[in-house]
Parts: sequence; C-alpha cells; structure tokens
Amino acid sequence: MSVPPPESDPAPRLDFIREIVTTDQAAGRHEGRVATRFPPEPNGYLHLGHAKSICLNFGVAAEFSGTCNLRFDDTNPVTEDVEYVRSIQEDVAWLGFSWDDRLFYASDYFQRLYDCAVQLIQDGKAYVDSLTADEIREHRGTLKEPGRESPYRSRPVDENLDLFTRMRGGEFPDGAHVLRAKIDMASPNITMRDPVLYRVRRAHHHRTGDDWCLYPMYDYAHPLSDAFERITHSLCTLEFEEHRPLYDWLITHVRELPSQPQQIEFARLNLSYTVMSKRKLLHLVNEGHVHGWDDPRMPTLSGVRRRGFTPEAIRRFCEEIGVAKRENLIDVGLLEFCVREDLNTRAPRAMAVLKPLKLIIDNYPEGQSEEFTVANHPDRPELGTRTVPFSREIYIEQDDFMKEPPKKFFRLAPGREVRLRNAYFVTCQEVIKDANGSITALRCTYDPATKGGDAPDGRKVKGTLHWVSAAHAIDAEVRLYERLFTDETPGAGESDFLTQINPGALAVLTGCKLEPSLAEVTSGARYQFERTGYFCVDPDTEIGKPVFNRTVTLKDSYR
RNA sequence: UGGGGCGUGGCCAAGCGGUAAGGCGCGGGUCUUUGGAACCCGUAUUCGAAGGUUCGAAUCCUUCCGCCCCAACCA
Repeated sequence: MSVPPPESDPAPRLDFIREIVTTDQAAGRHEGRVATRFPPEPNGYLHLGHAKSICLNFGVAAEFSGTCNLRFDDTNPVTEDVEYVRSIQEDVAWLGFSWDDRLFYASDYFQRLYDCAVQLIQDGKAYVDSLTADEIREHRGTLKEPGRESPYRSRPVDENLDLFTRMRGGEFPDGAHVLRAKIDMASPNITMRDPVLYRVRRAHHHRTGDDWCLYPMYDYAHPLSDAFERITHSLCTLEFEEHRPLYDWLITHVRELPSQPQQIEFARLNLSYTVMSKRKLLHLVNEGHVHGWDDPRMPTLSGVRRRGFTPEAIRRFCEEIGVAKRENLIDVGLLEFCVREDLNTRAPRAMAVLKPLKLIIDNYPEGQSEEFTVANHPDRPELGTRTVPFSREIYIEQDDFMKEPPKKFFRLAPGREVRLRNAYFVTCQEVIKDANGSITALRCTYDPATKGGDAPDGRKVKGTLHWVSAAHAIDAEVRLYERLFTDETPGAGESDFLTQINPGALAVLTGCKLEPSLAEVTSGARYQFERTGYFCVDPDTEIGKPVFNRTVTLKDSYR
C-alpha cells in the first residue's frame, strides 16, 4: 500500500496518539479503518478521569471517521452491578457521545473466549495449574529474582483439557485450579511469568447469572475482546504498559482472530484536590461521607452534572489538558475555568441575595413599587428579558456593605453612592444596629433622576450592586459546595485519605432572597447570580422554594 | 534499573537538527450598569544535569540525577 501524497494543507500538530493513527492510516493498516472502544468495568460510577478516556476514544474515532464501541469489561462478577452499567450508559450519553448499536459486554464473549482457551491448551500454550494462590505468588519470584516453574506446568495436553472442561463444569471449588499461559517464568516482565487466564469463581454474574463458574481475567479477555470487535487502536492508561507484551502474545497466539489491534497507552488524569480512585469514592458512598455517587461534591460525572457542569465544559476541559505520557496534576482551576467560560455564554443572569441585608430607601414613597425590564443576558438579546420589581425596602448582599471600607472596596459604605443594577443610584445615609452592635439595616436615599442606572448629569459610581425587592422576594436555599478534599495530591494518604475530607465542604444557606422570576425554575437550569457565581437548580428542588447548588464562583478579585 | 515509562515556565502542553506554539494561572492596561465578561500587552536567552557531535542541539550520542508503574485467582 502506497503512502498517500502530502496534504495540501500543512500537517496539523499531532499528539502522539493522533500521529500513530495517522501513520497507520497512511500505511493502509487495518484497511484504513479506525476503531476504538471505551471499556469500563461496571463496578462504580464514571468520574472525570473516565471523561478523559471517553473524549479520547470517541474523539479519535470521530476525527478519523471511525467508530468507538462501548464495552463493559464485566469479567469479575463479584464487584459488578447492573446499577453501574445503567449509570455508565447514562453518563457517556450525557457527555455527548453515541455508541449507536455498538454496545458490547465482555460477557458476550464468554463462550468464544473459552473456545480460544481450549485452543491455547491444545497448542500447548496454556496449562491448568493446581497450586494455591499463595504458592503461585511465591513461585512468581520478585521484582529482582526470576520465578520458578510450577510442577503442573508440564501437564499433558489431554489432562489440561480434561481439567479445564471440569473447571467449567463446576467440579472444583473456587481456587482449586487456574488456567495459565505458558510463557516465561524468568521474564524480567512479571506480567509474562505465566499469567493467570482463568479462575474458578462461583459468583452470580449480573448478565450471565449462574451460567459460568469460570471467569476470564482482564489480561486475557481484553485483547481478545478488542480483536473480536475488530478494534484497531486500543487506548488505555499507562499502568497497562507492561501488559502490552501479553496483549500482543495473545493476539498472535490465538488463531483466526478477525483483527490485530494495537494497544497504545496514555497518562491518566490527576486533578488537584480531587480523589479519583473508584475504590475511595465507593468508600465515601458506603460510609455515608457523601449522599451518594451523584452527590455534587463528588468528582463523578453524575456529581458534577448535578452541580451544574455542562458536558460541553467537560469536553472542552479534556481538549485543554491534552494527552501525553507524562505524569500530571491538573489544577482544578482549569476545569472551573472551562465551566465558567461555557456557562458565561449561556447562563441567564438573575439577581439573588445569599446573605441579605435590608436597605430602606427613605425618600421612596411607602407602598409604591415599580417594575424594571431587564435583559437576561448582557450580550445575547435573544435570551429575552424579564421584569424585576422594585420598592422601598430591598435586600442587598451583606458583603456589599462595609462600615469602614478599605482601599479598593467600591461597594456601599456610609455616605457613599452606588448603583443598584438596572434601578437607581442610592446613597447610604445611616447604619442601623441592634443592641449587640451588629448591623441590621441601612437607610439610604435614591436619586429619581438615575432611573435605569444612568445619571443625566454624567456622574459615575464605582460600584454596582445586585438587589432584590424585600416585598417581592422569594426564599430559597443555596448549597455551597466547597473543596471536598484538603490535600492537593490525589494519591496522598492511601490509608488516611478520609482525614483529608473537609468537614465544612457543604454549607447550606437558608433565607436567601431571589427575585420573583426565579419562583418557578426548571430542574437543572443554570443561572449566573450576578457577582456571586454560577448556580444550578438542584433536581430535587420544590417549586416555590428552589434549592440551588453552586457550580463555580466568579473570578472576584476583591476578597 | 530486575524490567517498563517519563522529565520543556506555577499547572498542562506543542516541538522530532535551524535558533522555545498555545491554554490555565499570574502581572499591567482599555472598556464596562456584574470588581464579571470582552479586548490589548507582559510573563522560559532556555528545555532535569553535565559532557560530546555539529556552522547550528529541547531535538543526535554518552554519563549522571529525579519521578511514576509492575510481584491480585482486580481492572
């Protein structure tokens, strides 16, 4: 096959995976096809780390007009569950990727995999070992010393066949025998020291029920499943790098495979202040440290979805972080940037006061009110307008007032004039305190000439506050999800990672005041509360009293 | 080194012998009815280190240093 002529456009910059795929395609390998797969084990919910893999696998396929399969690597029934296969499909679809009709399960191939194993036995390339797990480990040697061959290694083919058949037939208890590949017990690569291919496991499988008591290992099932599905490029994470020789060994020693897939490794995603280990996330769920896999503090896709992250933002994030082989620790700030950037273009703006402070406008007639028509988005008129009522008593944010303002604090202070967004200029005349000396309200005056927010005489104010009419405001609850973990190193404290949990990670603010337009909100809708951040209506919200989850904060330079 | 992988600014990441892309962050500025957004500038004489080859090296060679992974009948 000849190499096609150079493209008219200069070749784009390619990351190493794209370069491999491009080279393969140019060389006509795999008939020019590109087929990838995303192969999660259904033993937990998908998290942001999976998002990287999903975007990569589906992304490479799309880029090269290929296909990407969704395959459940369900070879270990004891850890797997249908709840997980359900949630995984939901999350992949939510992220925006489609596997069309290419939904597969490793368990679909159990019979076929079994037949391949029989063939390996017949070819003298696999044998039944009757050592115990401890003995096998002991025979495997150490990192620096070679292993020793099992006494059962030279078992005759017929005996292996007979034993393997009976293993399948359920004649032996768990652990009595395993099937091993006959490779090299002295290999410096421990994976190649006669890896276990099959183990007897009397466990109920979520799909095959009790049909099998013999289950294949990942190392065996994965390359063959790839080959069965005619995968061309099998993208996986770095820790499988030393498994590649075994992958290739199986691909070449199992006969009549429909394709010769190639395994390519990349570095997994590490996020600062974020624990991504499924084992640990499961622990958080099981021990009740969070309310479930979709708790908004969780780095799971269902968690960040509930928190208000968009699939577009996550995909953008996966683009930004790139794909390489070096160990990395991505700053969560980059993720938040992607979320902010996406939400900024689409989130309607609304005024809300999280920690209310009453402001009384003395020269505004008692009992009077008026309505302002304001834009839902500063740059996108197509998002429409809404009406916001204004009256004599309003709420502003406690943080928007300081009795003794430091330099560079431009919001309200005694004697200072600021703008109430879309309404009037007001000037603070008096601070009202209770017996304890804490501020309970502010008395102000407004300038009727500044209606709409502009002064006819051209005078400027440095601060613009958001506000809510006290008489019209609706009450809401806002949940502020802070950093769940306190250590920025994701793997830190294997045993004591629970000590890294920030006990104050969830703050619930009640008595928040919202403008009336937010009385009826759609579950999952996202808003930008001006000057505060982006918020998402929690799915369990009740109409009339919405519950918002904070998505990300705005970049606010004044602290 | 038993073996495998990786080292480019605070965090990612291009680069593949011709004289350090880009993004985040950070600093400064313009504009502004969100201190938001938008827009504009700035931010590695140097690519883990030291030698060497070359007119020329992040890119090639040698040595050294550092980090990650592997001894589940997990994936």
